[in-house]
Amino acid sequence: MTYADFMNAPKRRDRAATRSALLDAARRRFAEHGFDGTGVREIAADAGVDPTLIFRYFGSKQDLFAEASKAEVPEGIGEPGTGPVGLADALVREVVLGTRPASGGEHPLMLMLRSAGRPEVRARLHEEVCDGYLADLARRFEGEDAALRAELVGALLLGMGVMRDLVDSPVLPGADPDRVRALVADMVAALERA
Amino acid sequence: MTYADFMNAPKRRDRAATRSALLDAARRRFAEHGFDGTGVREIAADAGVDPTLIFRYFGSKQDLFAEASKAEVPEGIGEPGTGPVGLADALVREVVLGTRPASGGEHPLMLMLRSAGRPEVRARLHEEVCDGYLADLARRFEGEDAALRAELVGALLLGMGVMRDLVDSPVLPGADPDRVRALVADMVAALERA
DNA sequence: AGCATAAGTCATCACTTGTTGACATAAGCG
DNA sequence: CGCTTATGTCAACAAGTGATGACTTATGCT
Repeated sequence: MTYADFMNAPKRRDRAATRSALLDAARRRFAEHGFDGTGVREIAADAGVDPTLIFRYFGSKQDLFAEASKAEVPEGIGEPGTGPVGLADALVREVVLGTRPASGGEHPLMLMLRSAGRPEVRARLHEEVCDGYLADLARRFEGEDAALRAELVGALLLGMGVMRDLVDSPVLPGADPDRVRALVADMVAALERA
Repeated sequence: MTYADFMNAPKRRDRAATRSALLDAARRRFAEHGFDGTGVREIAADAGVDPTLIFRYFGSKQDLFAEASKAEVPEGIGEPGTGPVGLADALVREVVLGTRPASGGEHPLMLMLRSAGRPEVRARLHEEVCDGYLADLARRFEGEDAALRAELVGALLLGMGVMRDLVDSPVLPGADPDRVRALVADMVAALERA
């Protein structure tokens, strides 16, 4: 079989493989250019398949986005025993410093932030952040305004992600991870004392 | 003149007025739906003028966005004498707690965040945040990693804006502004000691 | 009043978008 | 093999996009 034969040879038909190729390509494209900046034809081209398969396998571009931006939620990150400092540290490692090759190197939350112009995306963002992360954080604070203090910790973490992925500030990627964690711990600890 | 006459009467032609009507409508639309979610026809309809005037007065939709999201930079906010805590407090009041009727109630930075899918927008975001706010903050920190600590303060502030405008968390708007400022001050102060 | 120019209007283009349905072909089983 | 079904291909549509250029009409000056 010549090289030309190899190139022109029809690809093997494999539902699962094409589906996940599509999903991977979508994650990368959506993460980099956002929902509106990404066309179905581009996603399909990246995946090396026909654009119409998106609709066969996912229903619509929106449904594809929904599945691509679904977080495989770690569920119960940071031991329940630890205080807010411990949880914040775990989240820093996961959301901010963590690198995830699947989604083009970004956490699903950050992926959604690039498409925050769309109401449905903001709705999902609200749900995951408020009902998930913030509620978990608030539980570790004691006293009057636990919710407010949890909000500030959440803001700090989210803001770090925004700095890295949207503002593209070189500081965080260039910093010593342990130093970053230590400083964040100090800030959260200050909140615990307040 | 009857009511019908009044309604059908041609509007007065006033370049400055239509231009600023267009600009206001654009700010509101862009702030709420982002760049891609907003059409020139919608902006024009809100302003009550013809869509093509956008191109006559601004050149293109992008140029309109650029002008609509331009921050009337306060330049030298927070006395140069004050430390990071003072500057952070001033920024909290301006960016996070401040309400600006012109842009649909949001700071230009937040307006840009809803269009963060677009590279040019991220470029402007990068410029304004890094060269403006972060540089200013870093100057008030002493010691080794002033840039990193400035980054964390910036992240906290930006994150608060994201929480309010993108995640739509009810906590910050519902909280006592003075309490919020006090907690933020504590967090920044912790950074100063570190 | 009459005229020059600025301001606003209209029809329309060129293009992209998500999406659909009819068609072709490979895979797998009897 | 021969048939069925799952998988992939193709052409095209309907709607919406930003943008342009020719046209009309109000405005303000002389």
